[in-house]
Amino acid sequence: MVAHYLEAIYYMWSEGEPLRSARLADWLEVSRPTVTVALRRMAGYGMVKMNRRKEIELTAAGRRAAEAIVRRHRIMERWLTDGLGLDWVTADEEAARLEHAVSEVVERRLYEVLGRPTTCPHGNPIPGYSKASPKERRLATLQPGARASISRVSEVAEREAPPLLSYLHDRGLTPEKELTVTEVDAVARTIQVRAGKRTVTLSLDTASKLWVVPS
Amino acid sequence: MVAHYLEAIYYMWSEGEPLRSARLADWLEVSRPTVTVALRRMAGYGMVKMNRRKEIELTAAGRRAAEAIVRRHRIMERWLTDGLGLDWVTADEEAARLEHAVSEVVERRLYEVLGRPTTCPHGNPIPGYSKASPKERRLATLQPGARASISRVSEVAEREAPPLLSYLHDRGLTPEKELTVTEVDAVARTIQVRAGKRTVTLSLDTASKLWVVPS
DNA sequence: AGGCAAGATTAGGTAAGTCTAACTCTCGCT
DNA sequence: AGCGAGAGTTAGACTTACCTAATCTTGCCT
Repeated sequence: MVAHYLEAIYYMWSEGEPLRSARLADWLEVSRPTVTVALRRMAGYGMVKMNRRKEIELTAAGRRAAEAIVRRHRIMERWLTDGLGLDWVTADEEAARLEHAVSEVVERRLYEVLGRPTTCPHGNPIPGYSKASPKERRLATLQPGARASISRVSEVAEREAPPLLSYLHDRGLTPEKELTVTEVDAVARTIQVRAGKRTVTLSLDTASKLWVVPS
Repeated sequence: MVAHYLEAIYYMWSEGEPLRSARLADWLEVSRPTVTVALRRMAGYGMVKMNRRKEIELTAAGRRAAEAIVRRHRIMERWLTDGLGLDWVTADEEAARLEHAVSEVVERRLYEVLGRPTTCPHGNPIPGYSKASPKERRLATLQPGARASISRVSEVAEREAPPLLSYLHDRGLTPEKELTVTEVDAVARTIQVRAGKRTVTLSLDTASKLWVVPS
């Protein structure tokens, strides 16, 4: 499904890494030949193009289509959590199916009824209604003593480790939360932060999935 | 798609007519060989069976699956009209897509949040939560002078003539409404009813899509 | 410069779901 | 009894979306 591929490309592209088709195959849990064929088809539809280094790029039309899907995903997530009271993990799973069934009409009405939210429950911006702050950086890059507020949990985290979402949620590491880096262990590759009364230790790997705005 | 076929079979079966595959092809706007092949596949899955007169019947498993889809359709319709303020026709179209993306978890939560509705906006019962009244009959069968209250607009009407939904809605012919039959013209095959201050003339054909409970 | 590993593609296969064209089957009439 | 209409099926083809196995390409490291 074209929409599926566009969405994955959008998420991976948001991370800023160069996008090769093998990565896309891993993300979508599909064989590499399948991706090759799909990309050829999508290139025919004018949704993507590939540069000579075989890196995948969205065309303007492709970006627009991808944004529409991600926007619907994030608006649905808001509804599922705020309106229906589902937890983060379930909401993400459900939204992944619903996003493809939601039309522009429903998207617009729901957006209004929800009070024009600007981000999904994990803080990721809803395309068209807000953008990530340029001051944002990965928690893993902070030094001991640094203070910052959590801005969002990367979409990559949800894909790679769904339990991480509930882990963070349960420990109060939610968007807007203020935290202080108390310790960075370069050998064990961990980082310790204090948020409110709680102290949590994360691997640097995990901490690179958390975006913060220094304060 | 199996779900699509099950849903259509459920609706047509609800009308009480014997169900042949040519009718199903008409309903789904698909060729007859396509239906033959699909039914064979579905019989393999144990969802339907055919008697020697080639009439289609749902198995217990098929009925359960069909009811789940119809239930989701009608709950979504309620949300789309009551929650988002969409009109009947749009809500039906949107629900037709959403019903396949809704899981049991979301269905349950939404049902609670909506206050446990028993019918869709057109009055059709939500499987598992209510049943059509046994006293119900088609408006076309009433005699002049008869009084009744509208119970529901058949699902067949939505399929065959979507404009009929808005027509009825605009004229106040909505579920619960009381009406009196003022005239039946057997030659022109029309029926005239008064609902509140308004008088509306319908063809008998149309009137057979409206179910009422005599009072 | 050579070679290996990772990435990409080709080749060939499966399954669902659709089509048209051409056939057969089965009733209900006359 | 026979015929025709409508219903249903067979045959053969197409598209999308996936797979495995095998091959080709490329970039980097010694």
